[in-house]
Amino acid sequence: MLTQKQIRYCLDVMGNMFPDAHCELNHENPFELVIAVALSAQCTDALVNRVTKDLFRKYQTPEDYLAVSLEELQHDIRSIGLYRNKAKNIQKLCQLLIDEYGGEVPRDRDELTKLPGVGRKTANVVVSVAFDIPAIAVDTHVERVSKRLGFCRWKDSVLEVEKALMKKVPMEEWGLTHHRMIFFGRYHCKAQRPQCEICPLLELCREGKKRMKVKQK
DNA sequence: CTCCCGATAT
DNA sequence: ATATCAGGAG
Repeated sequence: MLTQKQIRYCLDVMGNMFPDAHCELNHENPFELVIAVALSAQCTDALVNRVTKDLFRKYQTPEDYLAVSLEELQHDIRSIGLYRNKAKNIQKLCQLLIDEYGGEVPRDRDELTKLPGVGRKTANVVVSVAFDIPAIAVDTHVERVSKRLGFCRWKDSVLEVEKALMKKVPMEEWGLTHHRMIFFGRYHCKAQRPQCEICPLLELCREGKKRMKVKQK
């Protein structure tokens, strides 16, 4: 486990590597962001953007998604994985937004989590990106980077990773930290071929040093 | 824990 | 051929 000071150093380095880290899911309002993040489960954001380009032209309000059949919505997002569940969730979610929230996206993490297809990670993205409320969404990248670098324990659950990060990073930096870790994980500390050879954090990365040793043989 | 699931990189 | 992708629900 790294010290708080070492973690701070790592996050600064990530910030220098990716000074423009931001949300890469295209959206123009909170509603579009909810749809985009719900679609993004187990799927690259590049693919989500490709689908939402036409999707957001055709559907602008919760009512729009409910005006078509489930089959039609499935067809409109069929190039995305898990499209049957996602189409069903989107229609239920839209109905709930109309019935319980006046057609608006709630500005509260726990209320968002009540929406079908919206779990803790998705809700954290929405409050953080759309409403600028401090949160750290732990996705596959944040979890992988946290564990490789030693921001948390290897066996930590996703929720435990989130708690560890919230404890060790000042609240006003949660949003920025989240995006820096995403970019670092997506473009540098990748799942399949991490760039340990050129990594500025190799010296204090337990996983990186282990990997470099194995490569020597 | 399993299932959902197409697109892409390796 | 297999692993992975801004996960969530049962």
